[in-house]
Amino acid sequence: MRADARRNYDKILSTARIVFTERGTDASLDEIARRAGVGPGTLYRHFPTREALVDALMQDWTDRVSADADAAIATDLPAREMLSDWFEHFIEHITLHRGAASKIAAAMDDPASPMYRKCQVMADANRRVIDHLEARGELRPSVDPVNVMRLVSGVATVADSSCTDLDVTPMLDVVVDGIVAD
Amino acid sequence: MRADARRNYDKILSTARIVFTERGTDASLDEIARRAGVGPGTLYRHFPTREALVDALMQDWTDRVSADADAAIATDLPAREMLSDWFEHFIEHITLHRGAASKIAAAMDDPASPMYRKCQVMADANRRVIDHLEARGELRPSVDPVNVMRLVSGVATVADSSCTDLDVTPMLDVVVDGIVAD
DNA sequence: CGACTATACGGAGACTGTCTCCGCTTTTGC
DNA sequence: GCAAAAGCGGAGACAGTCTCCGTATAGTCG
Repeated sequence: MRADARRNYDKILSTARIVFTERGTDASLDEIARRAGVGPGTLYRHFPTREALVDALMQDWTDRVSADADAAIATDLPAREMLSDWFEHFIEHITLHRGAASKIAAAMDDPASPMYRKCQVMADANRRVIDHLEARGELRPSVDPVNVMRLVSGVATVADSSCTDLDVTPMLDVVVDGIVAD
Repeated sequence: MRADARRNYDKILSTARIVFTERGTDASLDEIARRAGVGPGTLYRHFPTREALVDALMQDWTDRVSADADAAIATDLPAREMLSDWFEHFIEHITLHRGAASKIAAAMDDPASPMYRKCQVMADANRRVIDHLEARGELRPSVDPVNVMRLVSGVATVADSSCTDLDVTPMLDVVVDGIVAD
């Protein structure tokens, strides 16, 4: 990749991070291009679709989410606490940009989405937590990690799309109660 | 209201029902106007926003959802079965048009939304089911109906936005396990 | 029935956002 | 330096939203 291309790529990405935070993931792509000081053509060459751009921004998240999962496991807390911690961290990350949570929830079951791979990484992180607790015998029989992932993404989506600053804890409590052993 | 206005209003509504079913709730409003045989101005006079149009279509649903709740209560089934039935029916209704579930989830906590009232009716229906089971002592202590509603809407949103035809049952099972008494 | 008025219609067009195409510029390798 | 390759950017086609206002029509009253 040519040096100027690399520069523009990075500039677009850092601008997108700002604009998506300000206006959510539905912000105008032309505006991002303008504020990054490049033409729309340049933006679309680097990121053919909005999803591709969101996907590129997600790289940071997936790393952090993965780390959070391992950190949660390392705490060695009881199942309830560990899950609550993990779920809350996960939601915090995927709602960083308004509208991102629903895109992630949709991409999770869509292998054609550019975000699919990243979703897999996050799903893996979740699986590690679930498997760990399963091994400790603290979960109900036949808890499906993928399913849990979908459910928690749903909670994130609701919280994200609500105009009020919704507390996710009560919803997560229900989910946690639904998967830990009695 | 003038007779021709009434005619157009109804025509727009029935056309919207078709187009929203075909293309989801993001379909072009001008297309709905065109297919209804009216000018865009006429559509926007009757329904100033997309939400207002979706809201008008929702009238049928709220009635049916309300009836479903009462029907579920009348079955007198055990808590798990009753809740599963009710949740599945509810989701079936609010995912009638692609994109509707997320709009409803968002409107649920937004008194400014034109759909807010309808959401209240559905939330009331849910509250009746929960309260009934609570009275029978089959639920965990302090189950919040509003919270349950949000959670189930989240499940609906995930199912609706997934490109695959996702089965909601496993997710609902977790929710049900999370609210019924051990 | 004909005239009058309030009501409603509809479509042109302003505006915004998406996305492409292609003539021009910059970088890179030699 | 020079040529080729790589990349730029902005004009503009296209689609959707929404408004404004000249025109048409339903309802009303003498």
